[in-house]
Amino acid sequence: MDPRGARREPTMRDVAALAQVSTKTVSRVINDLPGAGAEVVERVRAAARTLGYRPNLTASSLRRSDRRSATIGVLFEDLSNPFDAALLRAVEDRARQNGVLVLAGSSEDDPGLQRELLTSLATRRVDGMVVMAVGGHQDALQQERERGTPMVLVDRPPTFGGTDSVTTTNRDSSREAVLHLAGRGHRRIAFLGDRQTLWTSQERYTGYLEGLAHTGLTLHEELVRTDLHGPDAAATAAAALFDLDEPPTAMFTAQNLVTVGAMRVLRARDLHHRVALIGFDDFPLADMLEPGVTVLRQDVPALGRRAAELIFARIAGDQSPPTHAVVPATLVQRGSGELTPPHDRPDALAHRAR
Amino acid sequence: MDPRGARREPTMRDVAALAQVSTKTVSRVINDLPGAGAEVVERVRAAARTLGYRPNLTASSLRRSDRRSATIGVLFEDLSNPFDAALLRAVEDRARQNGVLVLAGSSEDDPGLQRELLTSLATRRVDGMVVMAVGGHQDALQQERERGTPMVLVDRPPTFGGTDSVTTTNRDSSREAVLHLAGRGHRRIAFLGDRQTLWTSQERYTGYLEGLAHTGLTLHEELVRTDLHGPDAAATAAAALFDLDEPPTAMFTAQNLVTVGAMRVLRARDLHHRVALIGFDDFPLADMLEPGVTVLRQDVPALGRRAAELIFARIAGDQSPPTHAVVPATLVQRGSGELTPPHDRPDALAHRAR
DNA sequence: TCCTCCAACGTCAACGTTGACGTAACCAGC
DNA sequence: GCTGGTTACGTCAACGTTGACGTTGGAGGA
Repeated sequence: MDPRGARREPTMRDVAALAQVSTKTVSRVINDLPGAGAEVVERVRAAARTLGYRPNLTASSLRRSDRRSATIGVLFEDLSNPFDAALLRAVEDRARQNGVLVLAGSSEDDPGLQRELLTSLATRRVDGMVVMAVGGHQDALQQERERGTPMVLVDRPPTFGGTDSVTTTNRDSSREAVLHLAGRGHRRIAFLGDRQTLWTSQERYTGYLEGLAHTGLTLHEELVRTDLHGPDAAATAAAALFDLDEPPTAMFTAQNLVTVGAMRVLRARDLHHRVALIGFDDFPLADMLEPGVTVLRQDVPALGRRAAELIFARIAGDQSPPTHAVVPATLVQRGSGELTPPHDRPDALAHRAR
Repeated sequence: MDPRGARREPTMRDVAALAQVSTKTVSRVINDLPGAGAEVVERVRAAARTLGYRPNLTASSLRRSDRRSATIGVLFEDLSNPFDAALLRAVEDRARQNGVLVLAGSSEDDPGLQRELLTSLATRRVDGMVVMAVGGHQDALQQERERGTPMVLVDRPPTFGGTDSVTTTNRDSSREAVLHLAGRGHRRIAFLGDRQTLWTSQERYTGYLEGLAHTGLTLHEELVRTDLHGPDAAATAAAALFDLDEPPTAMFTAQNLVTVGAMRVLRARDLHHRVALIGFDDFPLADMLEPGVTVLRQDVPALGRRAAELIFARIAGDQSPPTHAVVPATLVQRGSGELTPPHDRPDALAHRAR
């Protein structure tokens, strides 16, 4: 296509030469600054057009006083996870309104990778970062923050001070889910959660406990399974639950992939119309399953928008004390969470006969 | 947190001063170039560590001869679409192996937005771009390409020459789907497709036609609905199909959101166990629906990996003729595509009685 | 008329880094 | 001793752009 190899991008100097002005004047025209006559402006614009000149933001941000790269970093756990993807999109939309582009990376919940990506972003002098912190290891984040990099944590709050965050009502919503199940008569409500190092997992578990406590239910430790990362671990754990002498009549699955794993087991054992299920995080087509899956739906666009707004405020120089925004999740009833326990149903006798 | 406001990032000069060497020597140490004695290397490393020095890639790439920013641009239609998200993740993984970060953007299938994002990327001097071209309008892409920017198109091939692409077996797989349905006895097979300006839509439609032709089926134009963007449009179109005097007994939905819209209608009319369905694009939980949804599954990780490999080869200077890689899709049978038409089933009489 | 002021330019240096090139010291070999 | 080569540095300028600060010419006022 281009036999001469990489063509040199035209620079201000080229434009200046063609328009017969100084580079400074070109700079003024390109940046719409005053100090250039109408005729010169036209001449420079024409020259830029014919040369196909496009400013070099890299050089510009190096020289400018504000040092802005018009780029922010987004560091999530896994960009292919629908939750992360939706969040990224929300941040991106808000960023675009500010003429800012997004450098995106997946930390895979790996502290080493997170640190590496963090320095990669820093090296590119991003104006700020929106980060989903890796569970338990926020040292690298704190160091970055202490260097003065504007930062907002999403989904999980900082374990250190002085940094904004946007999270969901993890605890309250989890409690609500348990109350919802208890209200349908369930006494044996299982908890299946992701890694305990994750703040969200801890919060959701605490909410579960609060829910039990509020309704006077006793905690059966054999009904609690944590540190389930991914659908397979969740499926194994769920299967074990139903091998118990007294299996649960309801489940609260505290993360979307965990919900998926649990559902597979329910289906495999034909329990999906008998055992109640509420999952944290909505997922596509949850309404089209049978029964529809009752979930706590996070307002992902709101989370992303809020995070973006916070980071841009900080970038703009906002020095106010750190904000910890909390976005409410909603209980979406679709059927699975409204199933009643066996003793309320015709087939209850068989179950109690044990 | 930092009352002094934005702290100045330490530069090579700071490190040089502390280590009592020249900046050039610092540069050598930082870049692991020869020409620095063991003792000096240690001194510089120590100075860099105590100052928390991190090189400024922006300045470096400005000055370097190769001009690499170690950043590529990824321009997809909608980063929150699971397909796009999975693709981004695959590209990102490959990029990370090369120490390259990804600037990501959503074009929303809008030519204006695509052009805008394209210049945004160019302005940041990315080393290359992986682009899902907006339907029908590739002028901006071609111009960018002609400037010499390395570029790979994914999902949709270029309408202009000299540019690599990675696509799926859209046509062949679509034909396969139709043959699969026809093989189950279906004669009235509907086609529901996305915007006709999209190359993938056209290809899938052509595959549909080929499938009909191969089995001697006649094309019923009232069974073809195109330009369905999003689930709602698809649902409306699907509903109209079932209001026909002779509704289809099978549907081929040529895009994932279209499949979702069609499924909603099937469910609403309780037809999901009667009307066969094959969708292009797999989606999460397709196996957990009843019946499971038969789909043509694209090998998204392979698509992304291939695209990344191509772009990095070009960036590295590969001058060979353009490659048009085609990654095969697989027919995944889950039930919905294996349903037989009414006259093969007990309830056929009622249907034929019309 | 002269001075002031402002608009419309230009000049210069610097942002942080590295390529090109210079130089001093040292060693091997004759 | 001198040459030639190598190693370990340093100096200088430049990448593309913009902030700080000149310079020029003409309009306007006293």
